[in-house]
Amino acid sequence: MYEQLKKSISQKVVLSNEEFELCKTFFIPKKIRKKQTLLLEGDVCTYNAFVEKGILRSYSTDEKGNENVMQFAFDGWWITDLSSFLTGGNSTYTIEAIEDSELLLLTTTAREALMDAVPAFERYQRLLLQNAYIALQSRVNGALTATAEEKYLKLTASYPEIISRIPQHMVASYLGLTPETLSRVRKQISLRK
Amino acid sequence: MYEQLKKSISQKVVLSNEEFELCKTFFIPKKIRKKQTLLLEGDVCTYNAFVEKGILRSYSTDEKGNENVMQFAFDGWWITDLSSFLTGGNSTYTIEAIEDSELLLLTTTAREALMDAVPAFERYQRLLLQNAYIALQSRVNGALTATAEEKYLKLTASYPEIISRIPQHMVASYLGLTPETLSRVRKQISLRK
DNA sequence: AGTATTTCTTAATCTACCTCAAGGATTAAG
DNA sequence: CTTAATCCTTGAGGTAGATTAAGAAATACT
Repeated sequence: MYEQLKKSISQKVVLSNEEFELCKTFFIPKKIRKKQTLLLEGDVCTYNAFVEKGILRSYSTDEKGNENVMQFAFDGWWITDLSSFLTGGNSTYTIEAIEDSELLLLTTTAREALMDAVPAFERYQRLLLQNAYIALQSRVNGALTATAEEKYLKLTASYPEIISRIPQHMVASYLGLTPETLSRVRKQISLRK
Repeated sequence: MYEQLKKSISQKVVLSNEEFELCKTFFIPKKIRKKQTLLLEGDVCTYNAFVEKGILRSYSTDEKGNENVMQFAFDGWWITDLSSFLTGGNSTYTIEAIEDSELLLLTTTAREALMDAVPAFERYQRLLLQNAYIALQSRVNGALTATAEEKYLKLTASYPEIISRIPQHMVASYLGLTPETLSRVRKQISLRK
């Protein structure tokens, strides 16, 4: 149940077995079924969720009722509404399972306590945030300048699993495209091969 | 020379006068004239720059030679190529002064040393990164879903100084618009008033 | 297996924004 | 004060992607 977590932490920092065993005690395991929500827009996000197995997404909803996907989280990734989680304010995102998933939840207070107990964990979290920030910058750049096809090719080159595990209309939303446009883009690409 | 820095830190963490005096010793003051560059795309970014006075911008350049503005940094803000600064890899952004500016530079090693010497400084940096990440998420959302006019109005509502201190074509680039489109958008807005 | 739900595709039309082109306004420089 | 940069505006025409509408395909449900 904690394999992915161990793998993720080990990729960033060095942790002894004892320290990792200690880490485990701070998490709450939770299973969630496809289409169930972990967080509803407007609620306070009290968890930072690590995905052991499955896929989640976060999305916001605009005035016209369109869902705009902010993030996908595959096995081994974290997902939360960071603003709400850190400040205790209302969330702007809904977090929902795309597949039946197994999560490890870290509450605000457990996170503080864990960072105190295991300093390397704080460093691990800082490194994750740095990487997430750098990746977001690149996404901004793509969102502002790339064509529909460029965005799709760049995304699938980086995360090929997206094609098989995520409904196409959600990928379209993530890229800021309509489902129809993404369908046409894919057709164009396939015709050229 | 360190007023803005003191103000910025005090807004996030509590720091004694002695600690702040200690902090100051880690920075290298630098003046930079309008249009001069602090970092050239492709070089390694060895500084995290705090803007005491003036404005800088960071931008990347695409195949067609278009400059895409990633960030503006006003008085009291930080600017760097985070990826290059943290990993030592080549930078993807150029950093350039929009006005004659006064900077406080923190090298990679000075930053490490400062975080060791003054723990509150590490917390300050973490808080800045968290806020920057949250703001970037909102920018992604806007880039993907907002119209030209919505993007412009949202930006100027958040940072009114942008209108008077930054050339319009750079604002256009930041928003992912052509200068012509931004000019027309502004005209439309003014006609309605 | 059969119905309902969700997902994907295709086509016709429309529109926000881009491109290209040129002139005007402002600021900087000798 | 004069010329050169830089910056901003305006117009005509083009295009990528949105919208609307419909049906096909796949998946889930009982």
